[in-house]
Amino acid sequence: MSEGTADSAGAGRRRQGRPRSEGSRDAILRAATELVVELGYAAVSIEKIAQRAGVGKQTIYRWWPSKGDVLMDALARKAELYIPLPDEGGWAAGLRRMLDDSCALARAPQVGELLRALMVEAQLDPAFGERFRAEFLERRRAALAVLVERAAERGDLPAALTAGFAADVLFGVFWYRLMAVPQPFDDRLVEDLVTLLAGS
Amino acid sequence: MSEGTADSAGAGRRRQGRPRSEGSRDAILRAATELVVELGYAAVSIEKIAQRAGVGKQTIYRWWPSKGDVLMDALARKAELYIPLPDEGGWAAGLRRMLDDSCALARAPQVGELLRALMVEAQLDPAFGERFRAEFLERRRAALAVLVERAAERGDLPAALTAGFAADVLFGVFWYRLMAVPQPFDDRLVEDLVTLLAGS
Amino acid sequence: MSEGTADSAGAGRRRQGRPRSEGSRDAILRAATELVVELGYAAVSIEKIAQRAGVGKQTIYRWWPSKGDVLMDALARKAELYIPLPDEGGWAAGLRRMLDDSCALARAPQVGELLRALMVEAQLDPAFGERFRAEFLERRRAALAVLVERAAERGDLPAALTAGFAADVLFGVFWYRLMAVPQPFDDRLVEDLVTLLAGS
Amino acid sequence: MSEGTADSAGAGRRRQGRPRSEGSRDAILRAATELVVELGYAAVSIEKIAQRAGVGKQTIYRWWPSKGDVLMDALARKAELYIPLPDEGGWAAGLRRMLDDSCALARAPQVGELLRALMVEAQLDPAFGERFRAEFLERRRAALAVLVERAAERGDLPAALTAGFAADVLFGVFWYRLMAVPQPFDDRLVEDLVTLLAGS
DNA sequence: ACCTAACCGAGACGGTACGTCTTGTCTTGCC
DNA sequence: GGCAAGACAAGACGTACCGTCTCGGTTAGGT
Repeated sequence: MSEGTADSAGAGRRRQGRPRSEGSRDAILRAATELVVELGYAAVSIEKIAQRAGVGKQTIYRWWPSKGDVLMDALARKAELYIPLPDEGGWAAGLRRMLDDSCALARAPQVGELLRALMVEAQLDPAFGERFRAEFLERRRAALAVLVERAAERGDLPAALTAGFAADVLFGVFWYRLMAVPQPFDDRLVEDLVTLLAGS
Repeated sequence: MSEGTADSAGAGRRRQGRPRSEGSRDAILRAATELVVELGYAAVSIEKIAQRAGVGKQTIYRWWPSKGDVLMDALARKAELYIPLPDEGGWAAGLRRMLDDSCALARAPQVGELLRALMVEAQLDPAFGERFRAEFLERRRAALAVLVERAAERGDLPAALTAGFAADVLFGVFWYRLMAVPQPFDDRLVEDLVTLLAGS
Repeated sequence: MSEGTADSAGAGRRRQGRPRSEGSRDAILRAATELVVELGYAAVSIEKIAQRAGVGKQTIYRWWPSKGDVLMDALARKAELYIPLPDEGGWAAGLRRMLDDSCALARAPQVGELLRALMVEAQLDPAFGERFRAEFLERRRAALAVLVERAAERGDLPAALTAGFAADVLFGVFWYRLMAVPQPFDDRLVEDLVTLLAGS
Repeated sequence: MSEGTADSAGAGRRRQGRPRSEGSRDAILRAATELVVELGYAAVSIEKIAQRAGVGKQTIYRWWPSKGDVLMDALARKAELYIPLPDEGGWAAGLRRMLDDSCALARAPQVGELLRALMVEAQLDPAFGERFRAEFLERRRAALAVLVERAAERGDLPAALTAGFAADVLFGVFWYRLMAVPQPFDDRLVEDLVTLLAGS
């Protein structure tokens, strides 16, 4: 996620001068995560992140274009965001697998707070919103689309269920639970959604 | 919405002193709405609202506990938030009616921006979040619950559809479209949701 | 002092309507004095005076043109500002009498604070400064001038001592002690000044 | 004056970070002086100083503890506050020299306004009052005390004139003229005071 | 016994300034 | 050239007062 910030030199000229400090990078991501969880996103400022990380503000501005991007990197550290897509044998099974993974993510210790912060920042900063959509939201929609496609090839899919609409329902419920009506991401929710989207 | 902020006197003794200026109230709500639409919520400050409304800052702080509450009142002015529940004759028809109303709301000129701002503020300010849930989100969930109950009495409802889960799906898709994947609230969406929740 | 505020009808038409409340007037002057002494002049506001006096702000604005004028009235209540000029028999004796009176004034419980406040306000508000000069400072200069004149007629006066310069010295020392180098107004000071201005 | 505010590092370790901007410092002192003269002290606010100087408010609050301290530094820029004490040969001559210097100071273009503002602020803010006394008033009293001491050694002094009382008279008249009865600081005043304090 | 006028308390109004906080940029010396 | 430190211009925060205004209610003299 966010390769752009790392500027990984590639085949071009060798970079000169002191190399980037990985220690500072880790301290920044850890501090950002802690602050979001402890104080809530509203109270997180670049200034406080720098202070807690024992880092100059410039070091943050040098490597991340915005506060949201710091958090997106922090999330990548906390949770494996790669979405595996093993063929589970059927639409219902694959769907359940994906839902279980998503719920596990949302239940992980600090991840829920980070996700809410990211969605908020996406509303406040349209440029970051674009990056968040492309690097997080759309990847998950694409993964679901693969499952839908496989199911369609097998004839396994309930009629009239497009990949886009399935994603709207699945992720809509996910984010709504996260932001609007704080309720647990439990097995009951998974079963209800599987029943709804995969037929009785 | 938010009666508490205005004329809490009610049946008690007559209020003393100069009465509240309705002109200022209107100017504040109009200015807040315009600024959210023009500049985005991140750039809206109490200071700018006061300046554009031609009002002292204290007049805002006197009547609303936070920026979010100003917007909630502004939304109440823009859109009739009362949710009518005529008996349309069946679960599918009632559901379609409610979806049409919600989509019309989201499509209204400045309302989408206001709703996104309110949800953002609910994340940033937990105290406001409580008020937003109680005065907006839960009212809509309750309205849907009435529909579900009527349908259940008629035996009109697909098995295993609780009121809570139906609300999660319906409003989840609604907010996800609003915040995550800006797509139009068109008839296709309504039909897909009716099909999903009311059976084939 | 400040007859203008009382507007004592004079020969004109009889005043109609509810008469001025002497109770409010007293409460305002008392509150103003207390606040100056307790909190210092910097912390005295019309708002606080009104609140402590249990009076509407308008009642203050109706009768006094500025905060300074309230204090000038309050001073008139605390201390008899009329300057008696009995003929004491000689320049030195008259001078000593006037100095004793002035020192007694400055030592009176709350008067020193009030005087400092008045001089400050005279600097901050030029219009009040004019009134303060005319109604307080110049009256005392005029009183001293009478003494000087009497002494001159008797040939009692040290050469080259004009009334104006004598006033500059006498009142200059008085105010300098009050504002610049807080030292007691004791007999030593009186004797030093008499010696200086009346010869050995 | 007020070294403490600026470069307290002295012989210690080198200071880190971006160094203080001398340009901003100068702009602030100039703006403060202009505003006092143009609008009067009552209308001078930190906000207006910052705006006219083209400076952030924080830059003022970082380096000066109060508005009065800004003005004290501004005065130090306008007028050489060092008090030279050449031995002029006698008490009368030294006294006249000091009086001439003081009158020249009071007559300098913007200095009178600054001095009045400083004395006002000393009354309004006791903490600043202490600083003003120590760094301005007492220095001048001490300088006069040196003159008195020299004269006493020579037997040049009129009997019964202590340094303290001489200062009360000299500076008392000075400040009284400045604040109470706006009259010019002319040669007549100097001669009168020399005659009074140095005998016929 | 009304009527009219002026006063009174309360408190909302449009403003301005307070002193603090954060933003994103900049400028040092050290590494 | 990265980095910690920290100053910089800008501007919002929520509070306190300013002087004005607008209510309901009170208290007199004039009729």
